[in-house]
Amino acid sequence: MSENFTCDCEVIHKETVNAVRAKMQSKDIYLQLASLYKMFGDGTRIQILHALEHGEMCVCDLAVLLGITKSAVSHQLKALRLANLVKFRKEAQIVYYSLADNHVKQIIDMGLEHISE
Amino acid sequence: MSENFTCDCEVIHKETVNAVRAKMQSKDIYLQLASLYKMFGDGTRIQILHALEHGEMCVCDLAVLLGITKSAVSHQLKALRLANLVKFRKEAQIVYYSLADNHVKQIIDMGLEHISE
DNA sequence: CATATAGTTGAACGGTTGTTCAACTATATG
DNA sequence: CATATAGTTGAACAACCGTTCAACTATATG
Repeated sequence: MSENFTCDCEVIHKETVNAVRAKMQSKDIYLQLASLYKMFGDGTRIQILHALEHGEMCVCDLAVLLGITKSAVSHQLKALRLANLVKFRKEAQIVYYSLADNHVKQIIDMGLEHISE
Repeated sequence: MSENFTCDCEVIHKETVNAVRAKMQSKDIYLQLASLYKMFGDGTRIQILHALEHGEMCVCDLAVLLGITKSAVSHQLKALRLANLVKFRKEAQIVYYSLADNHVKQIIDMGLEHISE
């Protein structure tokens, strides 16, 4: 992830490299993309996201559904909140979480389609 | 990720939990999904995948393009191979890598769309 | 057959990450 | 106001992960 263009070998296909380089995004964009997909790259988080596709749920519901502690769920929900993938509303002492937008569903569905081949 | 259904709290919305549980996939499916997205969850790997969208490249080309060692590229390509996201062909001592199918492009494009909002 | 280059591999290292635990806040209720 | 429940938080720990390094294989060339 360094900014220089040297490495431990000669350039083999200079034109290919230059052509592709012209079409690449900035390093920052790739880091943002990686951060986004990192959220889907954990069994617990992707279960939470898929569960929330079917309606809003509170932390306890998710803990029961996944068979893990409230604390573990809360930590992962915080990560998902920071990534803008879930939103929440508070009603008395209960916090209801739901998906932030329908990109989440699209991304999960695309993944399901991929692994079913 | 355990198989039991107990946790450290009472069930608050039993009907919601049961309804969502009926729509959930198996644990194994979520682990497969997570493994897939883990491949996109690293800055180097997603750069490799995005680069290969624009044509096949050899290990040296990718190393020059990203400014990292052949070894680092090769290790990541191995992970991408095991995940069936890239394929390769060998010509003399040069190995050309390319995307295994167009799901990769679809997934990256969806991510780019998401972060541009 | 010696040398150079493309690529792979495994071990090692440090940095990251997910869960647990205990302590905490906030709200409701008797 | 004491107690119970929902949820959050930070520290700690173990497991995982990405890069580097050195050694290796394979192919081409003089």
